[in-house]
Amino acid sequence: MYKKFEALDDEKKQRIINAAIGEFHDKGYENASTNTITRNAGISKGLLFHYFKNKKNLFFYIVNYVINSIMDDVEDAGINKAPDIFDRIIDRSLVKLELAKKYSRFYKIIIDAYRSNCEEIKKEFNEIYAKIYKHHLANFLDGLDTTKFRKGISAGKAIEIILMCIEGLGEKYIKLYDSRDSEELIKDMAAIRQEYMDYLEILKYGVYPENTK
Amino acid sequence: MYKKFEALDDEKKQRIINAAIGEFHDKGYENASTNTITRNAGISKGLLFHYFKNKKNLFFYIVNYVINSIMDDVEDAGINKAPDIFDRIIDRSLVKLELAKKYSRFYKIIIDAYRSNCEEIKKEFNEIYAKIYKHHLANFLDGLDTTKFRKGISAGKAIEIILMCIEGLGEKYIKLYDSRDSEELIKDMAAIRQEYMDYLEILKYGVYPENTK
Amino acid sequence: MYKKFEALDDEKKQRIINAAIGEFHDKGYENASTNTITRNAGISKGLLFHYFKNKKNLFFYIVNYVINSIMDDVEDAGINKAPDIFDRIIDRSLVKLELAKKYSRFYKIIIDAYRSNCEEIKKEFNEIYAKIYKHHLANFLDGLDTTKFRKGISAGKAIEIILMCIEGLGEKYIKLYDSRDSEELIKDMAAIRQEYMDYLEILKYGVYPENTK
Amino acid sequence: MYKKFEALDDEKKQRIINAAIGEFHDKGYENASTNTITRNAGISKGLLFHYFKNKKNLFFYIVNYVINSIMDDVEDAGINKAPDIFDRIIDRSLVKLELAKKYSRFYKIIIDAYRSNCEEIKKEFNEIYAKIYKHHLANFLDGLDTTKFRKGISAGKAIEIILMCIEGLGEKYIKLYDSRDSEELIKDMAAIRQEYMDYLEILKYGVYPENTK
DNA sequence: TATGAATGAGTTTTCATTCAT
DNA sequence: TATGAATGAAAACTCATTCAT
Repeated sequence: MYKKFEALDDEKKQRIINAAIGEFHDKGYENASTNTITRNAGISKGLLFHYFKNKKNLFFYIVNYVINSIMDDVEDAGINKAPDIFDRIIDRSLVKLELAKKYSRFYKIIIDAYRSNCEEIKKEFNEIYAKIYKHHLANFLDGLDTTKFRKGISAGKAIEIILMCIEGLGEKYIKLYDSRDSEELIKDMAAIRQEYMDYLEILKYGVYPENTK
Repeated sequence: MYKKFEALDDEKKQRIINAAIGEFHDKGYENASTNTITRNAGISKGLLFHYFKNKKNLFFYIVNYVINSIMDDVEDAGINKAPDIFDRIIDRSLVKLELAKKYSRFYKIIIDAYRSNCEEIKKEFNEIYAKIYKHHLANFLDGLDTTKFRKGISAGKAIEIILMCIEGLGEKYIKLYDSRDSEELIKDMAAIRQEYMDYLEILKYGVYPENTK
Repeated sequence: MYKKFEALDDEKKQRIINAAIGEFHDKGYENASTNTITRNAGISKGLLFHYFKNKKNLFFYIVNYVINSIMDDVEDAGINKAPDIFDRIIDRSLVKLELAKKYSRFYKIIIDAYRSNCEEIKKEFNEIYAKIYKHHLANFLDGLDTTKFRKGISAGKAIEIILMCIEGLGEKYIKLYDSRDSEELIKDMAAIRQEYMDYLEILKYGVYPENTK
Repeated sequence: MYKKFEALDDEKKQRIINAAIGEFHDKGYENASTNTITRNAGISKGLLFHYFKNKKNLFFYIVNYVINSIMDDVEDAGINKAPDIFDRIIDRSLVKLELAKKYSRFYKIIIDAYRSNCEEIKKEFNEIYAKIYKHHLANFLDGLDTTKFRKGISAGKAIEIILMCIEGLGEKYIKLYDSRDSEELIKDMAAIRQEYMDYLEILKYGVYPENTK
C-alpha cells in the first residue's frame, strides 16, 4: 500500500505529510482541502491522487502515521507494570499527558476524527481506534493484582471507576496546559504527580481494606 | 435580538424552529443546509436570512432554544438539595440520564456542537457551554456539607473526583441506552440506581471516615 | 417539472436552450461541458443547476424540447392517410426528409443520443424513442389496406421490407443533401419525389398482383 | 509506421493488442483509459506512447488490426460470385451475419467508432470505413448480370434498393441474436436463410420479368 | 414583509501525455 | 528500450448569501 509514496525521497515525503497534517489539524477531515494540501506541499493536484487515489486514503495514511509516530515514542519496556493498579496507572497517565502535549497537533487530528460525525470515515476510524484501545486496555490489565481489594467490592467495578477518574484527571490537566508551553508541563511534572496522588489517595481508601491503606 | 422573528405568530415560528432542529440534528452545523431548512419550514430563503442574517446566528438561536427547552423541564425546586454529596449527586445524574434520553434530539445537537471542529462556532459555543456548566456547578455545590469528609482530605479534590466519576458513569449509561427505547430506560431505572450506588460505594469509603460509612 | 426554468423570460430561456443545443450538438452528451453552456448562455454555473439540478436533466429537457419543436411543425391532419402503402409512405418520407434538413441540428442531437453507448442516458432515451417510434408506426399502419398484396405474400413481411427500403432511401438523401442548403433540397423536391417513385416502382411490382400494377 | 511496435516479439505485441482491444471494446474510444491498457498489458505508460505517440494512433492501429483479422477470415475465393444478384447477396449477408457474431467484440469496436461523435476520430474513421465499403461494393458488383431485369427498370436503382433491403435485414437479425450464443445462430441458420428468401422473393417479383420468376 | 433567481469560488477527482532517468 | 512520477486543465456540482422586486 502506498508503495509509490513510500519510495519518495524523505524531503518531499515530509513536505506532503506536513502539509496534510497541517490541513487536517486545522480543518478536520471534511473541511480539509486537497487543493490547499497540494499547494502547501508544492506538488500538483494530480500527484496527490497518484499517490493516495482519494482524500480518504490520504487521511487514513496520516492517521496511521500520526499514531505510529506517537507509539514509537513510547517505550513499551519502560511502561510501569507494577501489580498495584494505582502504582501502575499514575505513571501511564503522566506519560499520556506528556505525549498529548508533545504531540498535541497529532492528538487533535485523532480526537477530531474520533468525534467526527462524517459517515465517510466514521466506521473505518472506529475500527482503528477500537483495536488500539483494546490492546492498551489488555496491556494495562495484564498482571494486575486485584486480590487486595477489600471485601464486598467488585474488582471490575473498582477498575472501571478508577479508570473513569484517571481519564477525568487526564482531560483536566490537558485542558489546563492547553495554551501553555510543553516545557512548562515538564517543569511542573513533579507537582502534577503529587496532585494525582492526592486525588488517587481518595480512591485508595475506597478500594483497599483498612489495614493496607 | 431576533425581535422580528420573535414577533412571528407561534405556528410559523415553530415550523421554522422544527425545520432547523431537524436539519441540525441530522447533519450537524456544517453540513446542515439552509436550503433544506427553508424548504421544510415552507418559507423563502430570503426570509430566513431576513430573520437571522446568517446560518451561524440561526444555529445559536436553536442552541439556546434547545437548552432552554431542556432547562424548563427541570424544576429547580424539585432538584435534590440533600447536604450529602452522594445523596445529592445520584438523583441529579439519574435525572440527567432521563433528560438525555427524553431530549435525545436536542442533546445530539449540543453534543455535536461541543465536539465540532468548525472554527466558526467553536468559540462562541464554548462560552455558552462554560456559562451553563459554571451555573450548574455552583448550584450543585450550594449548601453542600463538606465537613463530614475524613481528615486529611481536600474537600475540593474530593468533590472533583466524585464529579469525574459521576460524569464517567453518566456517559457509560447514555451510550448503553443510546439505541434503546426511552421506556426501557425508565423500566430499568431502579436497577441503574443500584449500579450507581455500587460504584459510588467505593468512593464513599474513600471520602468518609471509618465510623460513618 | 422545471417550472422555475419555464417561468423565465423568453429571451433568457432561449439563450440557455440555444447554448445547450449548440454544445450537445457539437460534442454529444458526454463531452458537452456544462461550463461551456453557462459561459455561452451568459449565466452563472449555479443557475444552470438551480434550474436543472444536473447535466442529465438538462439533456433530457433539451431532447424533449427538440422533439416537440419538430413535432409541432408536422400537422398531423395533413399527413397522408391514403390506404395504399406506397401512396402513403412517399409523402411521409419526403416530409421527414424536409424536417431532417430543416431541423438538422436537432436531428443530430437525437441521432447521437440514439447511438450513444453512455449508460447514463441510454435507458431513459430509449424509452422516449421507443414511445415515439411506436406511436408513429401505429399511426402509419392505421387504416392501411393490406388486402391488395398478391397471393402468397405475408403482409407483415411486405410492410417490413417496404419500410426498410424507405428508411434506406431516407438516409441516402439525407446524406446527399447533408452539406447543401435547405433551399436546394426544397428546389429539388419534385425530382427527388420522382426518384423515390422509381425506386418504389420496383417494390410495387414485387408486392402487387399482375393486373393492378 | 509503428515499426518499433511491429518489431516486438509476438507475445508482447499480442498482450498490448489484447489489452487495447479489451479496453476499447468495453469503454469506446473516449472512455478507454490508456492507463488501464498499459496496466493490463503489463507495460509502462511511457512505452505505449513510445510506440504509438498518442491514444488516437493506438486506436486506429487497433481498428485496422481488427478489420484485417475479420477480412483474413473471409476467403475471397469462397465468396459467392453467382451472376444472379439474389443468389449472390443472400450468401454474403449470411456470412456477414456469422462474422458479426463470431467477431462480435471486434464488430462492437468498429460500430462504436462508426457511431461516435468524437471529433477527434470521426473524419479519419469515416475515410477508412468508406474505403472498405467502396472496395466491397465494387467486389460485389463485379461480374453481376444485370441484363435480366425487366424492362423499364434502372439496373443501378434495382441494385441499390436490393442492397438497402439486405442491409436492413442484416441489422434486424444482428439485433435479434445480439444476446444469444453463437451456436444458436448457427443452429438457426437454415431457418434464417428461408426467412431471407421470403423477404427477397418480394423483391424478385419486383425486378424480374413475368416469365423468369 | 416576503420572494427566489442569481452568484461564483469552492469542492474532489481524472487522465493523456511528457521527460528525466 | 523502458520506466512511472509528474503535470494541470478540465470535469460536474454545491451552497451560503444577496438583492431587485
